[in-house]
Amino acid sequence: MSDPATRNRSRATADMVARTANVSRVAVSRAFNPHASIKPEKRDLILKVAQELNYTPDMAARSMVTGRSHLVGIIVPDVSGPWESQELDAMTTALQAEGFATLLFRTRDDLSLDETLLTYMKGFNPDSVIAYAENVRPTTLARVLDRAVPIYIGYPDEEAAEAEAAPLFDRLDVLQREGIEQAVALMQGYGARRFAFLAGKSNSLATQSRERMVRKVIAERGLPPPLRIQGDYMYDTAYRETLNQFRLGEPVDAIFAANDVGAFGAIDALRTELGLRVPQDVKVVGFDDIHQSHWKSYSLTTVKLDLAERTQALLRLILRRLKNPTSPSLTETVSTRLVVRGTVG
Amino acid sequence: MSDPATRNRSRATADMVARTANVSRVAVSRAFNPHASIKPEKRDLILKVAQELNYTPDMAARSMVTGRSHLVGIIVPDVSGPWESQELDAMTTALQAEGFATLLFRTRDDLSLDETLLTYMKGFNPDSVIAYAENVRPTTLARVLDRAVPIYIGYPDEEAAEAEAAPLFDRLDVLQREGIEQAVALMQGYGARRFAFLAGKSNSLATQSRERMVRKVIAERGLPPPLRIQGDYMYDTAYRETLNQFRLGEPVDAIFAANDVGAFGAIDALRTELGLRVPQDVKVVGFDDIHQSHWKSYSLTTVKLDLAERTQALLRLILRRLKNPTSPSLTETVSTRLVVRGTVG
DNA sequence: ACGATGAATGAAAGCGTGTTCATTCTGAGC
DNA sequence: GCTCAGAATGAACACGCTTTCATTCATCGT
Repeated sequence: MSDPATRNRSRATADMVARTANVSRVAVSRAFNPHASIKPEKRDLILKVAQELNYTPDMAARSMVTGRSHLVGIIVPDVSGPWESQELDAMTTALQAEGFATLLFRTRDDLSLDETLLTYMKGFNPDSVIAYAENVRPTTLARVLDRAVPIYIGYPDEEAAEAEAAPLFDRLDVLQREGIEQAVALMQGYGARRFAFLAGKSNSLATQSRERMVRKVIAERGLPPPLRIQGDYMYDTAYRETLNQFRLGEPVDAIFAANDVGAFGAIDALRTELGLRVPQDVKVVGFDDIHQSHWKSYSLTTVKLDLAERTQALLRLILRRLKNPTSPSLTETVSTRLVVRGTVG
Repeated sequence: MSDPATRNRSRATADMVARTANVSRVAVSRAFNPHASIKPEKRDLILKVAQELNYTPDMAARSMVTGRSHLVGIIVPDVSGPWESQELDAMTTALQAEGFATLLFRTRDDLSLDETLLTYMKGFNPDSVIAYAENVRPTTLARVLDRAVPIYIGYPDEEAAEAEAAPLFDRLDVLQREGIEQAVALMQGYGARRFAFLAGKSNSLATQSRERMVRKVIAERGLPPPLRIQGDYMYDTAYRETLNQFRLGEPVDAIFAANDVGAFGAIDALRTELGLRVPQDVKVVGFDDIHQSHWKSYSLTTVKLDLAERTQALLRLILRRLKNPTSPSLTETVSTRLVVRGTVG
């Protein structure tokens, strides 16, 4: 219909549709608003003309008057990470189904979130913001984003500073205890006594929370406190540091990794370079249950964060907050559980 | 400074800043526009007041008058896929550095791109759109997005329909031949004679393009035409279908996978279930060179798509097009090359 | 057949910005 | 001390849309 030559360079506006269809511009607006009162035949005519003219309401203009941008900001430390991308995928799919578009931002590799970025994002007026405790201090989040839209993914066992800030936003709290208890119990049941915790980036709140809980559970079961291998969530570092631990430090018979990818690095170091067998010589457990964890080369036993459960909880928070902007802060809680595969016994 | 109680529910506007700083609203606008002419001390005052009031220019309003949304739409078939997420990560990082925000959309699992989605995205007025040949027919793309913003990631050896549509947008063309030639040569050099091509989703243009080139190169080298294993880019399917090929069909001594993840599935099937050795019994090559490909359990020899190269090329296209909206369609070309690891010889 | 009720309609206002454009201010040059 | 160019300033407009609000139209019960 529209060959490149005659093709209009600029978008069609409601005015053009109105003029073409011989209706008022207001009618066009109503035709696109499901709740507006307009004669059905008229709406059909308008929608038909709109389609011919390839017209779509301008979200920017619409956003200005309605106050709804239909944008949800998501701040992620590393989009390419399996866990992050898998959660991003689930959230984007769910948001899209609800009519939202995902506005994606990436933080720096050191996890620090530039305040400028937060301010910049605010300029887009997102209807909601999903931020990880990893990246941003709650006080900063509260100061910059003055609307009560952010959702903070945190951990209820955090220290005071965070607990105090809790009422400032809606939260998704992750209960780590259950999955960790199951994991430690299983490993101990198969004879593990000397544990190591393979940490993520040291300033990551997630890894800190997990480590505290792992230590607590191990202590509760009367086992010696775990050694510590400093990782950064990445495969290469986990591989190297595991090697160091066994060659230069004290070997262990169980490794609890702060994330699955780190566990893969540890497993490969043990098998490939150290000639040790997993699980016979060393038991390994990870955290997240990413798609890759069931790959046959690893078949990782891991503490699962249920993606569907998290996504639904986040969506509930967003929709409830949007429906009632002034309600006090909401909290959803998700649990964790162990998925048993082949790296323990 | 702003405790939750007194905190303003609505965002600060340029008007508020102007009144607080005792300047005109126009001055506020100029203070935030680097090229505007305004007395430096005045600008500093305004920026200071703006920061105190936590003011940021509203991108929606700004977008309406400037015609620049600072949004780049990216349409991805599966955000959670390693390759997709790694490219998304690189692009988002690069775009962010240039002042753009990523507007992320996901297509359905069958790769089909709903036209409604394209129309919806258009409503956000993205300054540019990055779409994969996988998802959208060029004619559809041209019809819906009437501004010359989309960038089409395609393959120059496609059939007429696509070539004809080429002048409609800027393109990033991927030259598959070089990497594929190197791969086939290497495998043949190590004694491979009977090839199988492990395909991706059958309606994926990438897998079709790769398969055509693989067949061509194999024929050129005087080898028998490759068998075909139908996959869908996923690990599980590759695993299962490789098993079927060896148990029910004819075994081969070399597998060329359409993507790395598929190669992993094939490798695991060969080693775990069939008791075959890689590379001694069967040689395997993948496509993409994702981070996971150098993991020791796989150490995959693969045809690399250079992420940095692609990202820079895409960015060049976007910036050039934005600088000159009416210029004829641009094309960037990226090559491929083999990364040799341990799955061939 | 007639008022009453509700649905359908269009004019006008407003959302928060950037950008003319005409005007005023500043300071250099002689 | 005066002229003149260039910088700095603010009033008004435009961007594309939704939403009041007052008005007209259709429908129904009696």
